[in-house]
Amino acid sequence: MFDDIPILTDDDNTAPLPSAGARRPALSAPANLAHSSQPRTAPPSADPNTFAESLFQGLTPPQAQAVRHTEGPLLILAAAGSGKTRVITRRIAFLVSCGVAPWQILALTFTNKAAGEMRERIHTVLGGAVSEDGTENRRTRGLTVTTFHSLCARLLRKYAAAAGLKPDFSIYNTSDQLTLVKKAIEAAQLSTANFQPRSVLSVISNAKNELIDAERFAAEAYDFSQKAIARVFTAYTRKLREANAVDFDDLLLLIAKLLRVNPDVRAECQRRWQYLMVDEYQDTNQAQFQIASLIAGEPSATHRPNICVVGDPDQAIYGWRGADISNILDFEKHYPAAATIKLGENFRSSPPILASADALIKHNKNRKPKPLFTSKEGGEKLDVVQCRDELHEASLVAAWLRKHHDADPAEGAAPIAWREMAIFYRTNALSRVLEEAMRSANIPYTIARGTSFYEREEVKNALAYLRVIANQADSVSLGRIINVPTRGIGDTSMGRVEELAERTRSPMMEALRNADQVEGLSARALNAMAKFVSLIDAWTGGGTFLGANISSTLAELIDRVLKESGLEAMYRAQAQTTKSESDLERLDNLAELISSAQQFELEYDAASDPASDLTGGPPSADGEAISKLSSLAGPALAPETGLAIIPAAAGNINVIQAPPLLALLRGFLESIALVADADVVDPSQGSVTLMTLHAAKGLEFPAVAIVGLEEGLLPHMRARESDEALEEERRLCFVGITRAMRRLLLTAAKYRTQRGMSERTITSRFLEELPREHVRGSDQSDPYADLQGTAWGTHAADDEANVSAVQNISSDRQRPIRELSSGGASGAGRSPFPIGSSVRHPQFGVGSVKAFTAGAQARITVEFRGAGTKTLVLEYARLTKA
DNA sequence: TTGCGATCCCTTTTT
DNA sequence: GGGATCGCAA
Repeated sequence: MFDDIPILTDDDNTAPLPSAGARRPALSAPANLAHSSQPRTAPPSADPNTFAESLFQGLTPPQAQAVRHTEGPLLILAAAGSGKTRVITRRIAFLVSCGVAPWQILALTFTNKAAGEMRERIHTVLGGAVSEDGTENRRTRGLTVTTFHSLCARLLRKYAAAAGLKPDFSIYNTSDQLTLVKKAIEAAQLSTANFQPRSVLSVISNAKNELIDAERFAAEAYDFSQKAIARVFTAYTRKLREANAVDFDDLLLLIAKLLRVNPDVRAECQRRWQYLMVDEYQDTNQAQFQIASLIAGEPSATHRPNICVVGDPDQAIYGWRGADISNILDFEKHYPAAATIKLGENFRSSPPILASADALIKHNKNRKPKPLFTSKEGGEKLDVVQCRDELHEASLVAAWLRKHHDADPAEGAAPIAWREMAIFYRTNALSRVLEEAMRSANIPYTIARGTSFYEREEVKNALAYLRVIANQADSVSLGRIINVPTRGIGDTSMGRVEELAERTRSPMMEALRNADQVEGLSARALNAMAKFVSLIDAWTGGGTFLGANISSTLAELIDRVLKESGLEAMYRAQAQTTKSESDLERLDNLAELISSAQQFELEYDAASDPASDLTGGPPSADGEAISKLSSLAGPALAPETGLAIIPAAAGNINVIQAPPLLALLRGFLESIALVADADVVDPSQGSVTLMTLHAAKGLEFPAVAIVGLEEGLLPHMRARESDEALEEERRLCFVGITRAMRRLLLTAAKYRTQRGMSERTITSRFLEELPREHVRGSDQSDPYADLQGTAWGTHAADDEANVSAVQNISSDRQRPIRELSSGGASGAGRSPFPIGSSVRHPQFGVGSVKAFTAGAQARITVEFRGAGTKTLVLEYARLTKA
């Protein structure tokens, strides 16, 4: 039931990272003097040579070569499973051991999860090297490992003014975008019937990915439809700016633009980051390409950019969102001095799996031939099964997983833990049936859907309140909650206020404040609006976030908002009347939101705050001390905004610093806006992972099942129009197959029910493309076969397998969660969980209790298996006995 | 203004 | 099958 609640990942904010000591204006930038052309000083390690040597242990010659190549452009073509992450990690460690300051290194990944893992691994490698004086932390200090989107969000906060934004801008997700596009279509006096918001949005998004803004789009529009969309684009952009908001594409677009047109910003970034690494380079789009090249600097006689890109053209699966495979194919053209290293040997998959993947990908015509090889031997054939329908398919997958989980070592088959297994599918819609099958087979599972928690109505509403608090111009969020719970401000009244806002070109919140100027508003509505405004003002201290009445922690703030807005009461009343499980869950989810804010706050490092000086020099010694200042000791405030304006370290760029609570709130909202599905994958959970093929990129599992190998699904219907799209589908399938280490199951269903209709399917061409000798096929689609048993392997060629789908024996099956949850703040004098006892947390899994502090905000310290040691506030932690 | 029921639409992948 | 939207009654 709680499986799909995501983990608020170890976001960048939690890392000891871009801490440039920017809480104080560093008036000079001494660090900038350090330049790559200068000779390196000795590494800080006691025995640098031994340490540096240790970094090459266990590497193949090409891997070692890639690690050793530190200066000048480098292209690493890393085939699937070729030890790419290892190379990147070691290479960064090697750079540091060569004396490069960590803060001069920038590594860009695709997901927060990947960034977090890489950071951890670098930390492990480097941390182990120094032992004497406890300085290990300092060795990764200032290192920037993050995603393109996070980096851009931070840079945009810092350079907001230069980009024409206020630093408290909101980041709009797809549903916010849709709301705004609808309004833009209306504003352009078009009909949403002729111009579907979704498709208009995708046109706009594609344009932005290619760095085409509204202005240029309008200039280049040639026919009626293009011109109409151009008008929508213009209106949409205007509305975004009026809401002081950016969408995902803007994060990249605006930074790319800024880097191009603003020499100060560009110079600052170039000075700060002398070494740039980009992972998954085959999936970068035009905007990302520009950002990377601009930070690296153009190659010239005097400048050899230290840019290292890693990727694999065969794993390019994001063409549909603007990724441009020619970025990686043309790298050597763009950087003529580039060295290229090919990592071809696969260390992950068994020979049959690898050979199958290789055979499949060879069917792509538009592809450079590339060897894919392993020195491994043996291995099991792939299982390929034709099922009756999706229900049969799901239970068969469950049985297959169970079989491998319960395998008997005595019979020569090593058992595989749940967490070492995954199920992939092409579309999210397929997950439901699988989920049900996992439940009835008592197999613990997790769905990798990072955003699902934040997409629930109650959480969305709570977040909308927070976004209005952080950014009062955020009209989309305001529109969402102005009448939730109902306070008598209906569409008619809001329409009138909107008119005023439109007419005066002022933010909605401003118009609300001036609602008495609006004609035709009922006294009731007017009164309600005034009350609403004063609510917001009370929470924000009139926008200053300072003063005695202002909450001092994020969790307190959210708690207060939930109570005073009436949101919590609304859901409680609802739960009481309906008594339905789903309504009870809403309250839990709100508590969970507070809990995740709590967690965020505990792990928050103010020194890595978005508003801090990302591009400045080395971290200052007092960075940490400053970050602990209380909320009352903030810097002097600018009268209007409550924001302090501080001159930047270098250049003429103003850095605006927010009061701590506001900064925290921003960081929290930002981390939520940028979560990815793959961020949720957590091996410590001890459960099977269900996810889309796209989300599977970069991961590996000993046992993998891929379902729905049918024409129209994989390859997807929408991809059949062009060869290009079809080849991308094949790559997607290739990515899925190459995630598997030892066991792989591919299934198709003869009949599949979609949107209520059962239809006959055709098996995927991709299955035909697999080499027979590596496949153990079986057709179990006979409708007269034993309907109940779905016994895996009864029809299969080998008899080794014969496991019933519905076994109830399981050592680590899921337990009901809502057993204990300790009665809130009261009764927190004693821990309900004795020290040393074992507890379970919905996000972090199982751990053992290490410490307990009593009090109103009783805290409990738990050492989680895999998730590390965390201190949680008991009231919110939702711990249960494990 | 609100809340409910009927109807329509839609179906990929995601930072 | 299910979510969003629309229309109608209170």
